[in-house]
Amino acid sequence: MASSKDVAKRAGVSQPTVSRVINGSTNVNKATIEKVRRAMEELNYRPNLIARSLKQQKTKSIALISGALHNPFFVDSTTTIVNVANAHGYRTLVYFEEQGNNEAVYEEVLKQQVDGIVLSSIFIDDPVFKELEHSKIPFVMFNRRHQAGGNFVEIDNEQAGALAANHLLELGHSKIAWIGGPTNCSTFDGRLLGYKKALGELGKAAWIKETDTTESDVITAVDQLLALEEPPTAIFAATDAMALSCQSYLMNKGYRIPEDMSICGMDDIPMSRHAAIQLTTVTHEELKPMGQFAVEHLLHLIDSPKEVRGSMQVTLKPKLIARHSSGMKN
Amino acid sequence: MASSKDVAKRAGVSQPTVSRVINGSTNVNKATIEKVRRAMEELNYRPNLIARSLKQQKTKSIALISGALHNPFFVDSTTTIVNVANAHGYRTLVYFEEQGNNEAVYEEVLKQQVDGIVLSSIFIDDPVFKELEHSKIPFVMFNRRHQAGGNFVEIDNEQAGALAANHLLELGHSKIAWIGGPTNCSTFDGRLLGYKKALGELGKAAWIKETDTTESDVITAVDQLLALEEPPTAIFAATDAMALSCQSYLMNKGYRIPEDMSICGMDDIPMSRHAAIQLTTVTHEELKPMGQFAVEHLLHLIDSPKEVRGSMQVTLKPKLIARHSSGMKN
DNA sequence: GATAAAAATGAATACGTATTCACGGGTTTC
DNA sequence: GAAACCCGTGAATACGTATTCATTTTTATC
Repeated sequence: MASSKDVAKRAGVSQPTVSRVINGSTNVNKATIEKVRRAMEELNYRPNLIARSLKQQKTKSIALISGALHNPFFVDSTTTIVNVANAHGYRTLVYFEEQGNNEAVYEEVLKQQVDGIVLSSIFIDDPVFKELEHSKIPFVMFNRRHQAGGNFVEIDNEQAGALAANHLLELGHSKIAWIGGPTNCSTFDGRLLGYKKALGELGKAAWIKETDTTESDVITAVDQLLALEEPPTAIFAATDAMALSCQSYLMNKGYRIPEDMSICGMDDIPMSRHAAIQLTTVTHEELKPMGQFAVEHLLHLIDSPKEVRGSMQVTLKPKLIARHSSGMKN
Repeated sequence: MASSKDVAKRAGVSQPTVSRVINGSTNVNKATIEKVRRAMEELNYRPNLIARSLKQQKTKSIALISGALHNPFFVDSTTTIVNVANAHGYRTLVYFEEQGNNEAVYEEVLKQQVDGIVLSSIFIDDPVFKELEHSKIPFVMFNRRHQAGGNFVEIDNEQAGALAANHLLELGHSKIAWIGGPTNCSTFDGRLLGYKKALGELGKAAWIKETDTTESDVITAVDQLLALEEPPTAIFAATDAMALSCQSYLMNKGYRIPEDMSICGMDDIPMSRHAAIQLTTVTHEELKPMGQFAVEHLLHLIDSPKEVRGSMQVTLKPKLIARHSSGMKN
């Protein structure tokens, strides 16, 4: 691969002059620019971003540590974040949460010298928070938050959980199950809390199922619920992805949705709108996607001098979208 | 951030020695290793991968240029590729195809000094093929292929199209529509060709709808089909994503699937198995995911000396999965 | 037309690492 | 006991770029 030195030689100038042409420095003669441009084309020259990053001590790249894509929620956020970052001249290194091996992921990211980090996969008491703060790399959390605060954008999960539970209560259900993920995630913790508060005395421990969010684990939970003496007549699944697993499994077993079981999810993933799915769900008011909030603030942090970096703590208001998967108790 | 020089100073050794410890060189005294390790921990040292990449002239990273994730097919392949690469010590820079702006994406990727490229978004006569060959960076295509060959893994699209068409024919349909994407992609081109061959005289131009694969465009196509004097009784959508759009739109209009319209997709995305969806589809025989083929061969290419780099041209055999969305013509 | 100011350029350097080479001290070999 | 060898280490260097500084050339000012 041709280097700027090769270009310089061919154009009959010095390497710094080539560098100036590349970066659009003003103080360079028009004729020289032309010579250099020609040489660059002839050699099919492309600037080496690795070398530039080393010299400038910044990589113009951010890391995204996302939840696994089998949850469509993270599909949309990943797309948004990559595209917004791109539009601002930043590239995105995409990493996926690895069950129980997140430590290695963070370690890897820190070696990459990224200019900032967006993460969706932090636990409420994750020790990585301190490490990240110590590293001085700006970072923004979205969807999930950490107990210590920091920069984050989330939905009001407690309110969301209450919204879902109240919706089902209003439909006449009194036996309402909660199926979610590990409660060391702020999302699941909040959604469960809101559910409990809304149900009050009606909430029973047996109807609360904490899973690892995989389809098989969700199915196991559903089976356990159906085997109860008092099986629930409605399910609040803490994500649409889990709600879809419930829905499919129940339908395969001959249950009708919502006649035999009402289902409410959360996230409003695109699939929930499909005519054959029609999933009742909770999402946030449409300002802009959470991922966009997060990456825009991150880029803002990166561009600000360290001393004046403001913080961002956004908690979006949830709203319920009632569709066909939830109905009156009969 | 602490550098290897800082570590060296603290440990009372030279920088090269630190480097040797990092990379597990054999010829270094045990006591020295210990000193260095301690210094690294005390300084919270992390090797700078940018500098390493510059020195070694390889980045241990690959680029993935993928179709947009709103098509679930690319969700699975992206996950697979990132994970496999990771397991082999390579990180993945994820880029998304940009309608009409792919040139810029390739340009960006080439500046990144990646060790290899996996791409799913090439056109059959894409001029970028030559550029990539000229750049000497190994690259592997999956899903779509280029007319010039190269390394690729694909499904036998022609056979797949025929499989779908024949399935619908066997169900008694004679008016079968094709809805797909631009035929300058080998996938759509092949699927259309197979469809045409299977239908023979029965295939009518009016039933063939080439879209840009977006939901709105697919819906427009469906509307046009329904408005025909002889509307089709079955649709072969060239991807499951498009098939889902058709299905949802038709159901919203009151059509019953498959009684009023049979639908067959292709890709067998996970959602197609949902009990409420039950999409008939075409996929390839289960050896391993296409993305895995691609990335494994790419890593193999990277590790091989340039002179002995073999080629890979895999065309997987398609199979039909009949589900509930296609039924007998009544 | 002399002097100051501005514009254009190159030499030297630094970013953090891995690698090559040289060197000293210890061990083996006959 | 000298030659041959291996082990452990440091000095010097290179990767490709951007930047600082000094220098030369051009333009502006009176």
